Amino acid sequence: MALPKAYDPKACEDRIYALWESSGAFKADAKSTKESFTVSMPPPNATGQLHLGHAVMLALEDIFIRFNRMKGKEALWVPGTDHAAIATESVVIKNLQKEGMRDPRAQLGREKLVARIAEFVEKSRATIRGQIRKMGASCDWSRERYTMDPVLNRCVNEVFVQMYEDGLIYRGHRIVNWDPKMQTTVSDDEIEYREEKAPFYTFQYGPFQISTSRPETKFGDKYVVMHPDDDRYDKYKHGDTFVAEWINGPVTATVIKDKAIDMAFGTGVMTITPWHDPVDFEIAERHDLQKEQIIGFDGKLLSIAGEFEGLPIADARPKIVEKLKEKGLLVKTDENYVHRVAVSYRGKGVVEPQIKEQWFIDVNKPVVSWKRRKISLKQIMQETVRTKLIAIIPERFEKVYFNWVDNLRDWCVSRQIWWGHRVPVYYCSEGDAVQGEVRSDERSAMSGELKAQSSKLKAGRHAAMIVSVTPITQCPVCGGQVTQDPDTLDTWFSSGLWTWSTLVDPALADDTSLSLPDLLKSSPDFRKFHPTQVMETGYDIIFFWVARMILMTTYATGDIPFETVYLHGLIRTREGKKMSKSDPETMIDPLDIIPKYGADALRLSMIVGQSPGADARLYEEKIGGYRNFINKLWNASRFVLLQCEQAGADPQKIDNGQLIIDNCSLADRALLSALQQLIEDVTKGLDEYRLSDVGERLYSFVWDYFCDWYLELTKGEANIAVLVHTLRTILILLHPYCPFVTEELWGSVKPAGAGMLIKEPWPEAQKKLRDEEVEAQLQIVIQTVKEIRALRVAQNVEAQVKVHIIIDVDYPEVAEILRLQEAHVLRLARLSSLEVNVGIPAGPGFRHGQAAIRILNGMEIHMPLAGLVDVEKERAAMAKEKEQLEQFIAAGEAKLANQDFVARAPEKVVLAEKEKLAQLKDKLAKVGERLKTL
RNA sequence: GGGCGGUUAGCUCAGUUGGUCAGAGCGGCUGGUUUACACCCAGUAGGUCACAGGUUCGACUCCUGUACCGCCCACCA
Repeated sequence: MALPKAYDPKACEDRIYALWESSGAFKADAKSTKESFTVSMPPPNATGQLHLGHAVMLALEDIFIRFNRMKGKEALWVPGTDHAAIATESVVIKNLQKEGMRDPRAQLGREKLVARIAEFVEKSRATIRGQIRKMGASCDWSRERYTMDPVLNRCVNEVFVQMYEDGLIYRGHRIVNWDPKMQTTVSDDEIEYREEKAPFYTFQYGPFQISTSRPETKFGDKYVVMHPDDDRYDKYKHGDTFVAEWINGPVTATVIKDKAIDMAFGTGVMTITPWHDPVDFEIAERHDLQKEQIIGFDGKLLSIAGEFEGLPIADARPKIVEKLKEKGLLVKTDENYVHRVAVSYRGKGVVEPQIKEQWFIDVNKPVVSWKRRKISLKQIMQETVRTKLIAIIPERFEKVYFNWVDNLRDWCVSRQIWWGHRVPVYYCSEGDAVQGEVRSDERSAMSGELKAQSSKLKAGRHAAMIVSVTPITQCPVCGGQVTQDPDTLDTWFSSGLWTWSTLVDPALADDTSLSLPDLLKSSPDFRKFHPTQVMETGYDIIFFWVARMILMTTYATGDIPFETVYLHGLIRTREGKKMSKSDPETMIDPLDIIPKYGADALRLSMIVGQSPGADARLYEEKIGGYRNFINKLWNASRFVLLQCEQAGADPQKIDNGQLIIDNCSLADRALLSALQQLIEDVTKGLDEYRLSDVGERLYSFVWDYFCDWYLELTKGEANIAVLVHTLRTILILLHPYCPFVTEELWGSVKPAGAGMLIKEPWPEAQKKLRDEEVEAQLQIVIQTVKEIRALRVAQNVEAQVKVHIIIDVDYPEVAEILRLQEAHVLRLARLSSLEVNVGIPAGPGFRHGQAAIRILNGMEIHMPLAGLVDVEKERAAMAKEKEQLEQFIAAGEAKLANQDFVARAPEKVVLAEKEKLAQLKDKLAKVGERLKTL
């Protein structure tokens, strides 16, 4: 079973993944009595390819999961994909248009288009599944979910109805961000701004001058607004009217005074367009002004524009300016004005504010039960994080989070696209809108006998709106036809339920007799695995998603969705730029990297040396560096196997019981001791989510300590039991980081009867193997050997020479190990023979604690042995430290003796001072000891 | 305008509660092919830790201010 000279990831990865999967190692058991550890995978958009962002996410989460699984927890990682409503619909429509379909929405109609999208999504999901596997993600595929699964739809409807009944969901005319391209609203958070240069016009409007970059919205303007404190316009009173000549003839305008106006900007006066501007809308609301629509939902001017009706904005603007200019109303034009255009994050279309009737979630209404009081959704989001029920890593993002939550406004959840969870609201044509609505809050309604609340009924007529968890086609009151609300819900509405809706038993989804709490109670997965332990995602969606999960989940289940939020940063190019598809030069595609360097190397390169929440730069050399590390590990293992072979030992037959300390050399004991420290550090670090630290620690242990130090030193005299034990431990500890190569190597060195590495229990540090003294002594030996070699080189001794070393009597172990390592020393220093004695080094200039090395052609050196340091220097340093410590202690005691300090300083500070003092004294004692031994 | 970060060796970045922290990787330079590994080994050079104050016996670490860089949010009629 000779291993090839270099590790070839291509040859193993897919095979190993298939083995893991078929072994059931990924599958969690809801009936297990073990403590659970759950991670919900942030569902990638089901629109196409995995990118580095996903790769980071997968690598991090896989480490969490594998580590905890090995530690003996019931680890569940739920994979899935997101329907990404707007993005997906947009992609499919674009594809259809490319195929020659002009207006897919109109030509196909709702049902057919939705079917086409579903088809596309299926293909895309298959691609993504394959890609997730390539990364080595050990997620439970048997529990894979999709945000559009029927069971998730059920959850969405349940939550919608519950919120509606709690009065949290309401419908209202509000100004929304309308994307004319996608024909839908987008939420505030999904808006991006793009800088654009546009002419900035100043027009004469009655006695005032007003400026705008958007003359096409100005047709209906009949209010001029100024700041109440603006002296320039003192003579105009709030409510004054005047007639102004305007685009299509004279209009009567009213003066409005409002503090929203910035006196310093432009002329300090503006006209408002409440229908198409959020600020104007608020002013209009405050003063109860009329609002008129100027631009249609198709982005074209309406009849109010007169002769310009039907023109798209871009065409109309210059013509309107021309007309105003002819009328002599154009005062000036600033061609260099830069303003920011709102663009949709998903569809990339320019956003036009519009007033529309939309569904909103009220974030300020105090209706959520929390610790015996009623608080609002906003307060839920604040409380859970403030009280540390949910911890955010890195901590500074808590500030960012609060800053956002504190300023949160009602959330518009309806979208006018077809792809997504449809709003579970129905309208009866026989109903009377004035009557309000019928609710489905009685479960009996599910059997088709939905009853309207009698209070909502008037003789003969009933309410028009019915909110129902299950689809209905007939009015439960009058039996008339109903039509469903055409809108769909914001993607984040369903994503907000992700941690728990994925754990609801799909088999129960059809049982409409169950309420949401029943549904949760009777789902084994939910009971076992929720709340989840950690939510790992990019910091860029902390608002979109993390905050909304906290909101939706705590509301719906009464419990938090996760205990810890771990945020990773963006992966950037070598130059620090964002990677983008439009710039393929800088793009790193994980699918190109994996065949070339291996998934393990890619994983390491994205985790080691990166801190959470910070952007990271990634480039091929970096990945290459970790590929080298993987190869180093591979070759170290090869070497271990070779040693076994030479010793005639079968590595698989070596069990840890053969590790008898008495048979170990100094070097062995030093290695075993360091290994215990490693286990401790790695375990603690991973428990605290310090993945980068731990990665570096492992890297350095394997490469510097195990390979370059121990293996080199013990060549020829290896203790097979120690070798195999150490390698096994290293493979276990490294497995979460680089699962493939470790699993592959495990096959050759695992103890008889052991299974796959993925199922191997995590080691515990053994105190009895710790021995720091031994580690220090071995250092001395190493240094001695190096000194000999340096001496030989410096003295330019060509031929092989004999060496006689006399080691100080106080360091007999050093002499012993030198003898043990004789072959190695000879080779390293190119000596023909080595004689080691213990004694008092003779000759002039020798001091206690030195070794005399005599090369048998007359040369001689003297070498310090005491921990590799010059005794005199060490003594001086210690003396100095002692003096300092005494000073500090004196200062500390003086401070504590100061009654003023003790009385006034907070108790905490005084305690800290005392503790510090104790530490200093402790240290002083140690220094004293050390001084004595010198 | 509001908020959050960064500034440490040529490059990319660590530095966990103030006292062996001045570090790692890459790159550079000098040697080297020895029972695995050239995807290697042994060495080596290098930084007033942006700047200025302050707290402290002691500051890369805490506080204040300045300069530059970056991100998020709001928003410019």
